[in-house]
Amino acid sequence: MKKKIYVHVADDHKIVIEGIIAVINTDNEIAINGYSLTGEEVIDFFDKKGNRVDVLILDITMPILDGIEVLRHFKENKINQKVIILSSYDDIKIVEEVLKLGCKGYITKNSAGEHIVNAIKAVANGEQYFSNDIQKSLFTTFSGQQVSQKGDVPDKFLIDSLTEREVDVIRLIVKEYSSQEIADELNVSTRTVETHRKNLIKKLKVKNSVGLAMYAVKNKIV
Amino acid sequence: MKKKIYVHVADDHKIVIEGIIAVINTDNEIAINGYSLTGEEVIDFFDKKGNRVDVLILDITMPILDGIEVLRHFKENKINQKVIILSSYDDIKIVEEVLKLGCKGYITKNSAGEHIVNAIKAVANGEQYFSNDIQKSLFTTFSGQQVSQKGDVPDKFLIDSLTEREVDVIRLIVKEYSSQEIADELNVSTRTVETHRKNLIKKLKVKNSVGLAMYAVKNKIV
DNA sequence: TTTCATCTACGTATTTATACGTAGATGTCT
DNA sequence: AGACATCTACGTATAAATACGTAGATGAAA
Repeated sequence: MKKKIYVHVADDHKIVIEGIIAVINTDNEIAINGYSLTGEEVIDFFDKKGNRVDVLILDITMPILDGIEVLRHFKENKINQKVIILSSYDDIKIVEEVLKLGCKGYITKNSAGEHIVNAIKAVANGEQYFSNDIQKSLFTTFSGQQVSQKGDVPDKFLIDSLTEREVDVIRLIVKEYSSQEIADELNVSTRTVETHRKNLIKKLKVKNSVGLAMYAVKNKIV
Repeated sequence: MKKKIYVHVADDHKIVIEGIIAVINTDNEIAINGYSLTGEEVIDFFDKKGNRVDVLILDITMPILDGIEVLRHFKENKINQKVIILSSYDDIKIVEEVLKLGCKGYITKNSAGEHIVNAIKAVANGEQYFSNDIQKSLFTTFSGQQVSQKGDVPDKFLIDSLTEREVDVIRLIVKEYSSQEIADELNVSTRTVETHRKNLIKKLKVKNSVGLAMYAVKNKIV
């Protein structure tokens, strides 16, 4: 008999975890090793306790530490663990980010259960796996404009590239402050705020302040 | 043997549906009648096709028509169907709203599977059922505790007051369109768009377009 | 020491957004 | 018939944001 594939599931919704476990149990090559409800628990499990499994199923949205931060922790601490992201988002920016952080698969919560099983087997086998919708997004991204991902591109993601001050500004933009109000709040001139705003729009590749706000909430800068 | 309790599940995430089905199947008093992936499918099932089940498990967040709109449709068309809301939100305003719309139970996705089973049985039996966290929220609200909103009148659900056209506009604002671009898209003049924008800002009590976008995403207008 | 990123600020010009307002056309409900 | 909401559009005016720039001060890093 084949060796079992061991899986750990991290999601803040118990129901989702139970669903995944139910789905996984339909396949007798795969077994559940444990689960976590927060990013903190995940790190505790893998880092402090030194556990490893064949595949970690990781949700993006979790309290305390989200999935991206978990991946970042893994990377920084050179914890070698195959990860499949299971997320509600099909935002290409998030996909790109987690890919750079070394995750091996990405499936959306819209996927049918069998896709999860397939994803687990593929990743456990050293391959990569992406949902159809994600593949489409990736395709349009990589075919449209070149995202140059050869060699060692400095793995600075957009969000990381923001300076402290820029984060200050974007936070206040989200709170519906005008440049004038932001200037008063930060004790700088409106010109400065406008410069920051301008640079933010360029950096984050959005069209206007609404785009900044949307980016900020999507990426939990707020 | 007791009569089976028939349940219909509506959620846009297949995994969640599979999870619920798996949980429900652990109890042999309850059976699945069918499931829906959008609010439209739900209405199709109950209204057009005239089906009824003992309990409908209904997610709030769904494309095309969300759970609240489904409840509203039920109420307006006098469709008598017991509903349990299954939601990620523990926002008390949403809870109050769905209660007014006649839903009989509310459980959060954090709940363990057994709670769903209990909720289904309670509601099928004519009772109400709420998750612990929801009960707490309701308690603090109704026990006179002011909800930290500096004594505001509990503003009706602003979102209801939006006209179709206003929703069109706010959706495009979220997509970072300018008034000009929105005008082109909707085939009206920029003046009209600006009027809608102005009215939206007033109606939703926000300060600017960023506020509109934030409101839209928070309240899932998008 | 030099280089570099960052924060800061200003110049000029144009485009958008916001704040007041009015008002006709249309359809719906009573 | 009348009341009403909605969608549409315009007038005038100011405030704010965006698009191009440049550039000094500062502190950290190479």
